[in-house]
Amino acid sequence: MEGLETKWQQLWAERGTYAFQRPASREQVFSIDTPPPTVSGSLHVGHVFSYTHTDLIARYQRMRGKAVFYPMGWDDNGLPTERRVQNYYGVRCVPSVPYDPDFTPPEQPDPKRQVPISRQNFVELCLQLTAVDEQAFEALWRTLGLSVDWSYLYTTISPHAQHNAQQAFLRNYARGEAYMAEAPTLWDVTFQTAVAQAELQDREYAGHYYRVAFHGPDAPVYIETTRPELIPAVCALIAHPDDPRYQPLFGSTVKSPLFDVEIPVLPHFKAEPDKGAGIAMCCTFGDLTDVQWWRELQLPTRVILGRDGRLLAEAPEWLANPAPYAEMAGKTTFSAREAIVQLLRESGDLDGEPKPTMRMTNFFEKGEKPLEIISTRQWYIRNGGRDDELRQALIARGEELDWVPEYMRHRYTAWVEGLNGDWLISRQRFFGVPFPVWYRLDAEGNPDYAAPIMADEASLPVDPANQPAPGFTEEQRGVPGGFIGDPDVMDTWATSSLTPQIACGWVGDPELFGLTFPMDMAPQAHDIIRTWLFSRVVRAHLEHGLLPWHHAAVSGFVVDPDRKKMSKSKGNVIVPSDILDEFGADAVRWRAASARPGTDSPFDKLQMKVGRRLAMKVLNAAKFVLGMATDHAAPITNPADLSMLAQLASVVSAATEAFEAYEYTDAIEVTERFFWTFCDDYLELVKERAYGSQGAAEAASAQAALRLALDVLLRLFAPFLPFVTEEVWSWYHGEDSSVHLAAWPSVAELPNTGDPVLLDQVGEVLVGLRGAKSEAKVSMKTEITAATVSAPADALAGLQTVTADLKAVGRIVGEIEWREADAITVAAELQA
RNA sequence: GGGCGUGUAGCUCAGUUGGUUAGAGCGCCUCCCUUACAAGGAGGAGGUCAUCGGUUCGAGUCCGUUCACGCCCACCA
Repeated sequence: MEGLETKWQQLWAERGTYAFQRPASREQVFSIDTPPPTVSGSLHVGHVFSYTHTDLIARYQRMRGKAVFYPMGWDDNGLPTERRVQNYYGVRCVPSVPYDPDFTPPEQPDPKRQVPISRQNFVELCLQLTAVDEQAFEALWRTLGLSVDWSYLYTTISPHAQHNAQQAFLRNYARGEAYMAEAPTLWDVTFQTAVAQAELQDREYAGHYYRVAFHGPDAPVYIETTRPELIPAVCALIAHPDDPRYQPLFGSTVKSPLFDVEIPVLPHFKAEPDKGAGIAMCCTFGDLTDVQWWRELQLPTRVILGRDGRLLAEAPEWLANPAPYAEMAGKTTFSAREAIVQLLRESGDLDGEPKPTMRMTNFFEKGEKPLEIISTRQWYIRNGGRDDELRQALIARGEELDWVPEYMRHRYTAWVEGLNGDWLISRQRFFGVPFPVWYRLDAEGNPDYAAPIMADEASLPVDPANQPAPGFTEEQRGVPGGFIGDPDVMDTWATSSLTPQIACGWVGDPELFGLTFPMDMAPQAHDIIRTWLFSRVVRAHLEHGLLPWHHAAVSGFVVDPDRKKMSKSKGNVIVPSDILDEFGADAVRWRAASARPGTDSPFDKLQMKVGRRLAMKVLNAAKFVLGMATDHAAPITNPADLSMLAQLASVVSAATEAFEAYEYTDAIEVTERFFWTFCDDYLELVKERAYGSQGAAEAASAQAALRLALDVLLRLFAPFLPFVTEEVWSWYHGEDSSVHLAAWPSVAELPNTGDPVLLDQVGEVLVGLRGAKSEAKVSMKTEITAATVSAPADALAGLQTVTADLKAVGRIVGEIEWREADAITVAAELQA
């Protein structure tokens, strides 16, 4: 088995075995929207499993005669790549730094002192590093035997992908589906970028409740807050309209502690009487409820937090008493909190001691500090989050889609129903697709955001940082009366939401697009339904009025033996190349195939061994079958042969039915079960006859049946064990033949006159014969001097037709005595 | 708090529309170098089908309850 991966991946590449040949019509194509892995990360066993699942379907469809469009993509665009480049080279992007064509990164990257470099230098390093990563990824996929057509490889940062992303964006804008807005936005202070709802993660975060007095006309009003540093930003106190404790205060004002700002006390149903003090301080902005209050109660905007997560250096003008602010100015929220708590203590406005609490807070999934809410100008795409008609239309798309497994549909619906805003696609980062947008500068040099200049579709892809706006020259950049380019890039999802369009040639290849879009199948893991799956539905719905594919196939995760998610920090990650080296690709694929769609699967290295044994068994069984000179046209007449082939026919039906339902697990299960019985019982039973012990005609029947069964089995196994089946196939088919291009087996190839039950009954007799020897602890070669087989009348008749085979396999030297009974049992006397 | 899923042998999992004695592989025990295969083969032990209740002649399977676990979402003063 050694070396099969190397040999065949090379031959397949040379022969173009998996090349997509464009057929005449869409019906002849099966197209797959392969998930483009993030190349800045590393591939783990979960990837290996889920990509294998896709490949199983691809190979099955190819054998069914479909032209399979199975491209690979690399997601090399966006923040993960930036982070990796920063760490790998010890650099950071500072857009104001000029381009240095001769820049070389430091030899020893110092994470504490990252070298500031220009945006262009930074992007070049990103491209350089991703190219290296992508080679390693491709090598792994080839070793695993993915039947990808590598000539259709795409990357999400390529000019082609940028063209798609910009073109789709321009069209969204033209139809009013993309828009720019200044609005409170979830903001990561570490990366200094806006973050979308889909990228949020809840995490526990330690904090304290502080009970703080606001000064009412008669008595203090106590609120409880976990974020006292935001007191300068308070614009209202809010209680529930039905709360009798606060009803008398509605409409009046209180003064904030330390700063003496007049704060209105207002009612709103969203306030919860049993939470904290029952009255909340609303500031701009502490959390998403604040945003809702601010919007619905039309409160003033009082911003004190900068984009870097620090309090603004200048004291805000609305503070009646600005003096205490000096203690907080310019500090991080954490330090500002310490400072103000000290001040509140001194002024007597802190009631009692802070109470420790663990609270759930929104984090950027890749970030380490809690998200802030900061008002910024951003680009959005409508996704139904603020528009019920669109929301209903997208929910209907989810209903229209075929889900494997079916219940994953609910996750989609729940996510769309829970959206609370449009899709924020702009990021204040560098390595991504730029917005094809410029802004005019007025006479004072202020940008006119109300009337952006959009690029012409014919000019795509463009980079407004390097190319002037239409109708302007580069000299007019940044000068009054001139223009500036939009500084932001699109989030990765804004590009990867278009993978069907990018892969299928929406831009530049209308013929391919017509043949492959909408695609047949979208494979992905279940964690990504809310992000990638949903965003592709949004884009295809808006652009084409269609679903981007017909089937969504959802894989589970590979989890560690304790059913915990594998993660680097736990040190329980299995390196895919290690298990591929140790057990071989076929064995790993076999294990992957036994993980059902949508179901998490615990990783157990021992199970790979079983897959390896199966692959080895295929080789050995084939060696035996092909070792005999076979007359292919010989009539198959022996009842045992016909019984075996009748069983195989039902295996073919079952496996086909399973694959049609994307249930590859059932297909391998039924095939494998048959194969082991085939080897252990049938093959042993007919061995001597096949060698000629019962004459030429009987031998020919066995040999023809063996050859036919092998040929069908190889094709049934081919999607699962592509290397070993191809190896065996090559032993007796022509040089140019590939099992992977052979026709999927059909029942019509097999004789239908056999009694499938006979072989099972033979199996029971064999167990009896072997059991007798096993119990006596003697070799299977030991002769049986006298045997009695008891069986029901109908079984007896069948068994008697294979008496010669039974005698041969059991080494029965005398005659078999047949007796009628309720069940099949065997009694045997062994040679002393 | 809402939703989805899962609970069958020590482990990983099958179990069709309810129908004799609940299956497979791994692991374990015993044995066997047998001419396709010792990186193999044969045989064996091992289960109150999470709980309680209901429907039925009959329930692992259908209905309800409870418990446990996992995931998604919401909340987060």
